[in-house]
Amino acid sequence: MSGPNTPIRNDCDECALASRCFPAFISVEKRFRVTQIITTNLTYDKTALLYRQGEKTKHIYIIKSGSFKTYISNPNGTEYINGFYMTGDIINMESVDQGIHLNSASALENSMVCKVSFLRLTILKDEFPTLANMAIKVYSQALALSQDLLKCISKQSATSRLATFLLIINRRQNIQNQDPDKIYLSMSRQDIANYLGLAIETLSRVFTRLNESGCIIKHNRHSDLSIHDRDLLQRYASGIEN
Amino acid sequence: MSGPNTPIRNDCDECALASRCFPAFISVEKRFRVTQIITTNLTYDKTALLYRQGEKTKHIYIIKSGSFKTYISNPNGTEYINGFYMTGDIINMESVDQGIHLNSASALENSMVCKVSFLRLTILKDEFPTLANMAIKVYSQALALSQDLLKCISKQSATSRLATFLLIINRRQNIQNQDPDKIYLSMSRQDIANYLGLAIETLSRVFTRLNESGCIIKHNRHSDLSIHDRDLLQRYASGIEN
DNA sequence: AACAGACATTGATTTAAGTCAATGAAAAGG
DNA sequence: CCTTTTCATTGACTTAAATCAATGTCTGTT
Repeated sequence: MSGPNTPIRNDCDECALASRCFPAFISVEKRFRVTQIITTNLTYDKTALLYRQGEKTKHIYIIKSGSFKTYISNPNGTEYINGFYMTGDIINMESVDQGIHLNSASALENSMVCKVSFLRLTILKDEFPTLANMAIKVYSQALALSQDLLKCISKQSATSRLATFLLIINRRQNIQNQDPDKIYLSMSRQDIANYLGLAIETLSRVFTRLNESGCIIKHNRHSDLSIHDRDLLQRYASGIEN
Repeated sequence: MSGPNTPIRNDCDECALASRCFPAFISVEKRFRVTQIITTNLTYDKTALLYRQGEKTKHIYIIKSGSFKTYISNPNGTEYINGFYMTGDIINMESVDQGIHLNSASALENSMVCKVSFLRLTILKDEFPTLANMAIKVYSQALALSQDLLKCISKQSATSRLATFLLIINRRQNIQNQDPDKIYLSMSRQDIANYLGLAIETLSRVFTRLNESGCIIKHNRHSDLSIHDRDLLQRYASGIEN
C-alpha cells in the first residue's frame, strides 16, 4: 500500500470532469485525500431515486454523466419540478444548511454520480482553504442562475420561457458537445411544462410553433432537436419576437 | 492603543445583529480583527443607490436597519425586481463569483448597512475556518429560499402569490417585531407587482379582495397592514382557498 | 406482431390576468 | 395652503394560457 504522503492514482485523476470538479482545488500530490471523502461512479438507472424529500442528508452529488430532476411531491399527487441537472452539476447544495432533503431527485436517464460527504468536506476544507473559496464560488453561481431563472419564468410569455429554456439547456450541453446546435432533452414534456409553469398543452403548441417558424428542428417526437435559427430563438427568448 | 491581542470594544459588539452576523463566528477575544475588514453604519437615504448594475464589486452588505430592493433596468425603461432585503439580510452574495454587480440596489427607506470586503473576508476565513462554514450555511439558505420562491411565483394564482409574499415578509419582520401580525411594506405596489410577476392593477385588486375577506386589515393606503386571519391567509397562499 | 399504456399533439371553449382608461387619495413642492 | 405630481384603486374590455376532450404516436411487453 502507498503511504499517506505518496501520491496515488485515483479515479478523480482520470475523470473528464477533474478540471471543473473540486479536486481541481487540491494539489495533485494531495489528491489521495480526496478518495477518503468521495464515493465515485455510483450508477443510477432511468427513473431511479437518488434521494427522497424529507430524508436526512449528509451528501452533495456531482453528476459524472446523465441527468437528474429534483421535485417536490404534493399531497394531491402533482409534482413541482425544482430543477434539472446535467454533467458537471452539483445536486443538493440547498440542503447543506438544514441537513434535510428539501426535494426528491430521480434519474432522467441512466446516469453516474460521485457522492461527497459535506461533513467530511468541511474537515478537508480546513486542510485546503481553497476548497472553501470553491464552495462559495459555486454557490454564488447557483444563486445568480436561480435569480435569472426566476425573472424569466415569472414574467415572460410561454414562447419566451421555452426559448430561454432551450438556450440554457443548449449552453450547458455545449460544454462537452460536438455539434453546438444539438439539444438532447432527457426530461418529458410534462416535466418541462411543470418546470416552466405552463400547461403541457401550451408547451406542446409552443414547440410546434417554434418548429414551424424554422427556429428549431425536431428530429423525433421527444428528445432530439437542433437549433436552426439561433438568432430567431434568441429574439423569442428576449420577447422581441412573438 | 490596544495591542493586537487585547480585546477591544468595537461597533459589532454592541450591534443588535451581532448574534446573527458573521462576528458571531469569531471568538470575542479576536473580534478586533473584524474591525479591519468591516465598515460599519453606512447610511443611505430613501431611494439612494447602494450600487449600480455592471459596476465591479468587492463587497457584500449586511443590513443593520431599513430595507433595499435589487433590480435590473431594461433597455425599454422597465425594471425587474430581483429581491427585497431587510434587517439582517446580506446583499450581493450572487456577485461574489463574477465580481460584477448583476443588478442595482437602492434603499426603500432610510437605512443603515455594514460593508464587508469579500477579498479580505477570504483572508480572514483562513484564519477562522468557521467563517467558511457560515458562508456556506448562508448560501445554502439563500438558495433554498430562492427555489421556494421560484415555485410559488411560477405556478400560483395572483392571490396565492400575494398571500405567500405577505407571509414571507411577516416571518422575516417578526424576528425583531413586537406585534407578530403587523406588516410594514417599505416597497411600492409597483415593486411588489413587478417582483411577483403581476400587473399593478391585478395586485391592487387582490389586495382589496384580501382586505374584504377579512384576511388582512389595511391601516392606510400603502404600507401598514395586519394579518387578521392568518389561517385564511395561509389557505390562500397554499391555493386551498381562492 | 399485436396489444396496452404512456406520452404528445391538436382543437374547442373557458377563465384568469393583462391592458386601456378614468378616478381617487396621498405626498411633495412652491 | 393650494397646486402638482405621484401612486393606488376601480371599471370595461381583451387576450394569452388553462382546461376539457379527442386523437395520434411511440415504447415496452408477451
